[in-house]
Amino acid sequence: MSATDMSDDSTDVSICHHGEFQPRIVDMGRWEPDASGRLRRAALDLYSERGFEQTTVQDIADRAGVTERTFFRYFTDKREVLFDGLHALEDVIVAAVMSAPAEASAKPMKLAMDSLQAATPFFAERYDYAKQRAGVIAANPGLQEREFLKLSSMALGVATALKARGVGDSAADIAGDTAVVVFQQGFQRWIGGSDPDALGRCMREAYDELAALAAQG
Amino acid sequence: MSATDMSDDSTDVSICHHGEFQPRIVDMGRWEPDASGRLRRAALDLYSERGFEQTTVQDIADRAGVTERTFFRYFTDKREVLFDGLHALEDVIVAAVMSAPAEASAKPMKLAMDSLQAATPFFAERYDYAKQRAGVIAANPGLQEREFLKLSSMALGVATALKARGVGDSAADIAGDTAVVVFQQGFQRWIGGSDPDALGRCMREAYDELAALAAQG
DNA sequence: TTGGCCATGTCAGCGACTGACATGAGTGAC
DNA sequence: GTCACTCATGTCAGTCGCTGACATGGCCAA
Repeated sequence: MSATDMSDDSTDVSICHHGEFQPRIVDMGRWEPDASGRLRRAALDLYSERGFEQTTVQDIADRAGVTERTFFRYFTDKREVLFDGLHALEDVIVAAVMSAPAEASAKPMKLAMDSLQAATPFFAERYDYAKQRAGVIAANPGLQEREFLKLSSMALGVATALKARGVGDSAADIAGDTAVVVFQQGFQRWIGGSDPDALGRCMREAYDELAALAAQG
Repeated sequence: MSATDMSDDSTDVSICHHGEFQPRIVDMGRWEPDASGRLRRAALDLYSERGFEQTTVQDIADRAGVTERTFFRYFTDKREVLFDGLHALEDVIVAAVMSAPAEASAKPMKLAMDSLQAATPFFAERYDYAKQRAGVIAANPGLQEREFLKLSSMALGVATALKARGVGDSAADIAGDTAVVVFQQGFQRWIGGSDPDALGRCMREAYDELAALAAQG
């Protein structure tokens, strides 16, 4: 069964679902390319349209023009399809921590915060996508669970990078966790606003507030 | 089918599984009492013995001497059996925030931290249980997800209570999140140590470190 | 006694996820 | 040119988490 043989009703939708690939005349392999990308888009759209729980993996696979089994080859579960891109984000932030000048290690909290700024272009390009995704996640506790797990992985990544720079264990752990709190708070303000380039500023403000609060008692 | 009729091999284990209830001669209702407690114990023990994923809900129900369906009447899912007790914890902390003297609202971060101290007796009584439970959770990402969700619910509870006292929205949100970070860090040190009464001190230390870090940059 | 309450049991079914095996275009070796 | 090998995908059967609908039978109040 080739990608073009498929004749169930949802296939047409799936193949034309994103803008690229109009000239599908020559040079077509056995299967439509970018199956995982199609699955990601199909999943996000269906989660938006009907809700996460009202969407079956079969639905997603149908819209993407693949089988359910293929979905599970790319994503470990139904939630992960919204989150696997975050590995790249974590990598960017951790790289920023590692590549800072040597003297930055003396102020681990500041180092962590500055490294978060490295993530802002990652999001600025995807403002609309980020908003849609955030709406879906906010509507479902199960998806929030997964988000928290990813954030904690980010915190651990930052903490580990700080430790590798010689920062003490407990300072590194706390700085990592605190950075994630700031990221989260800043992100929510950014999503709630309308300026795609404001993420860095939102995080900065959140951090300043946190520092002011911590100084109180 | 009454609780005493059951004759499959795991039933005996389940009925005698916890110390109480030796005199089961008279005064026995239709079913063994405290089904949810038996399920909680059975689940924690099985998760410890075989691991979370290697344990089926059927296993838990068998050991507790009930049916699988009964498990799902008490707990919304297989993870929740380890977490539903945390509602009580959140209530205690939120109550502490609400009942502080009026002038405490001026220093929301300090108020949140002091309220966390109200939770320490909750844990001191259950040190061994808490260690076993923490070990199980640490071994399974799926359980960590649920733990983070509960912690975020705690953060939201603290933030909401602070707002009810007149604290500004963003300060309340950040104080709630930060309090949870401190709770988490303190909890981990407490679990890693050997003094059941040290939780309060561990949290205090974590907070002091956080404040020192935040003051740096 | 009767009748309703309610914790539990029973049963059928859906959907998430997995392991094992089949298929067939693309690709390089000869 | 064809042979063998790869590898993304399809196919199929099965387990387990979880739910709705209905049955059962001690208990308690009228």
